[in-house]
Amino acid sequence: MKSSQKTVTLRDVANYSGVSYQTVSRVVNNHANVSEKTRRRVLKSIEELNYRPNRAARSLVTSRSDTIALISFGTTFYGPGQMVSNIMQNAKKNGFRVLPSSLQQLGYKDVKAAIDELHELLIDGIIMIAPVVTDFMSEIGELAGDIPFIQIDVKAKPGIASVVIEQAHGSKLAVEHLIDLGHRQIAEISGPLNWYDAIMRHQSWVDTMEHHGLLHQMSVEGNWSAQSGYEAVQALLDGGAEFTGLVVANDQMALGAIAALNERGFRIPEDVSVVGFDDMPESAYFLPPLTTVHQDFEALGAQAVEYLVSLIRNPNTPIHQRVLYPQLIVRNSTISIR
Amino acid sequence: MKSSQKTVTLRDVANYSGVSYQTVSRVVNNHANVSEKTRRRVLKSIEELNYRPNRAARSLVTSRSDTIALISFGTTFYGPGQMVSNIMQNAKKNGFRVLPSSLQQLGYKDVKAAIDELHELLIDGIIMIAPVVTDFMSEIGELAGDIPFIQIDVKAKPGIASVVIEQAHGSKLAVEHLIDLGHRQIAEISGPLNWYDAIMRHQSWVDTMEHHGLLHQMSVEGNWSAQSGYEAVQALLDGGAEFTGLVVANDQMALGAIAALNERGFRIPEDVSVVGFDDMPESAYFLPPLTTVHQDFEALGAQAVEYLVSLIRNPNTPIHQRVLYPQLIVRNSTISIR
DNA sequence: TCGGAGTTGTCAATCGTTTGTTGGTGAGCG
DNA sequence: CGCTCACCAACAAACGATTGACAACTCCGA
Repeated sequence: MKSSQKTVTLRDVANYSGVSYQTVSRVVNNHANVSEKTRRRVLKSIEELNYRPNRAARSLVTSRSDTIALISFGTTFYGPGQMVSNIMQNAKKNGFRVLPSSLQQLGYKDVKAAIDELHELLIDGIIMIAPVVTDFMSEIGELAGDIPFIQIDVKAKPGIASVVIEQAHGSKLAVEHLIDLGHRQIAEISGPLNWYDAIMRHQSWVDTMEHHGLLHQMSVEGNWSAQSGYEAVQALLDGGAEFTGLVVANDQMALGAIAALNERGFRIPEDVSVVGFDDMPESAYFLPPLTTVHQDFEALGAQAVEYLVSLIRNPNTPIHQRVLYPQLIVRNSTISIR
Repeated sequence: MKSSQKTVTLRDVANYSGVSYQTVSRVVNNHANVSEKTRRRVLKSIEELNYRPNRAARSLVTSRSDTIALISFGTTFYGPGQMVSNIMQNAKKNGFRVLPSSLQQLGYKDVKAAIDELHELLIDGIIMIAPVVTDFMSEIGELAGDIPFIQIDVKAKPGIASVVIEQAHGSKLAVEHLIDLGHRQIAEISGPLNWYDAIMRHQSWVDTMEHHGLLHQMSVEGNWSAQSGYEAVQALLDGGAEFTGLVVANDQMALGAIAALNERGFRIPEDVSVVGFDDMPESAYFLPPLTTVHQDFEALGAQAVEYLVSLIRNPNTPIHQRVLYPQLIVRNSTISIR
């Protein structure tokens, strides 16, 4: 079976099966008005000639690409990484390819360059994961122009379609869990405070503590990495902080925090109860297994894609926000001190 | 600044700047024989009209797409995930987009469908991460046809370009480290034995043990997850295995293994020395910090892209294998028992 | 003033599709 | 038996670029 290297086109299939090339096109695109007999014959020819439609030619005339773009940032972290992979899967199910463009910087220029490229490629829709605070959020929607556009993981703004997980709620669950267990001195390791998630979790810690009449001085900022969690605990202890409860803005920092606490002679959970955030699969095997806040990234991905697709297929789908709620998973890193 | 929604074409730019559209094309594609003055004028017009070349039209005539495809499998694991992200970065540096197609299954049909699609898209090159043993590896090169193609992370086969990390060497480092520390009873938790990496690490454990005249009965197969590491240790202990050293085929399983060992009353490293594989950033914050084998995924990604790009630009670049070597990182999960 | 090099313009073909309109065939009905 | 209509297939015009051949113009120095 030596397949000729020359590319097979619609016309070749047409000649081979004795119909016009328009008819072949109709068959390929599942148009009506083609008799079953002809259809079968054409399909057979396609098979035999190993015909592959040229997507560039199709895109050229339709101005579509069956592709959605995923502009992302910080995908090496667990959360964003999960979002990416779930979005890919769901897009595929919906018949779209995904073209990721991962930004190293989150400046206006970078975003503009990325979106310009997407225009050139006739991208059908854009999902943007921009978890970091910027001052040009509103301009982004403008850059996208007529390309359907949704944001993920960003404080919902009116006028921009988005799917988010309610971070404040998750943080509240974590803090109140500790309070319920009798803790009064609760420290926090926050994420980098230019990330929306980090800000909201932090603020919610503050609010919840206040609401229960507790002090909220003991907070250190990390950068999501295990190492920064480790260092944050050092900083807390060196600063003289005394606490029996510790909420940490993600599981990886919690891992580092626990390592540091151990090193300083604190037992978990007897001396300090620790709550994480994310519920990575590994967290159940920390020492001790980590109490944490579970985020449903699968649902997030599914919702994002579903929403975007409906925006693509029906441009006057109403713009709104979809909000998902996280859930507390209690394991052994927290204990009652009543 | 109300930008007209109509698409701006080469001709529009030509009219606007008072030159012919060929000249504009020459400018856009950096052709010679365009005076500096004209070039500048055209570039200015492009800027002002916000002209964006239509990639589909360009691809149609050039049969190129400036895009390389990344066929992958199992990207939720640390290793493959790292490869993907490093490849993306390096591709970008080389002026290529990356189109990932993540397979859920690794059957012939799935791979064929994926590669067919890539032909349709006029992809310039393919990098394939297929870490699982299949019986149709040789056919894959055939499927790719004239598209430059390289494999990663696969036992090097003559005739197929590839970039790999020498797994056997890594495993040998791990085992001999334990032997050097005086361990004689060394158990193993392997990866799933239909993965090349897993097979090679396992075989190397067997070989190294044999080479030192040691028994190699104590081995359990995991599936890369922390949970499976946890269960593997249970299985070992329940099976009556007695060991002072444990090599684990990746860090996540090592985490689970350590959790299980703790539960059963074994102290790490006093009672059991544990060595992992991968050197994830978190591993330094395990309890205790994990001795493990570092793989340089960054170099892997860079090499893969560089090699593929040279294959694209110069089709008679010789086909060969590039082999990278892992490195042992000693931390506190291993100790001498002499 | 002429020749030649360097630029720019004209003309045309081509890439492989999609899609609205038109022409042709056969069946159904009166 | 003839007309209408439904259905099918063919015609033709885009879509927006690249690329080559060649003509025309400018500008310079000889």
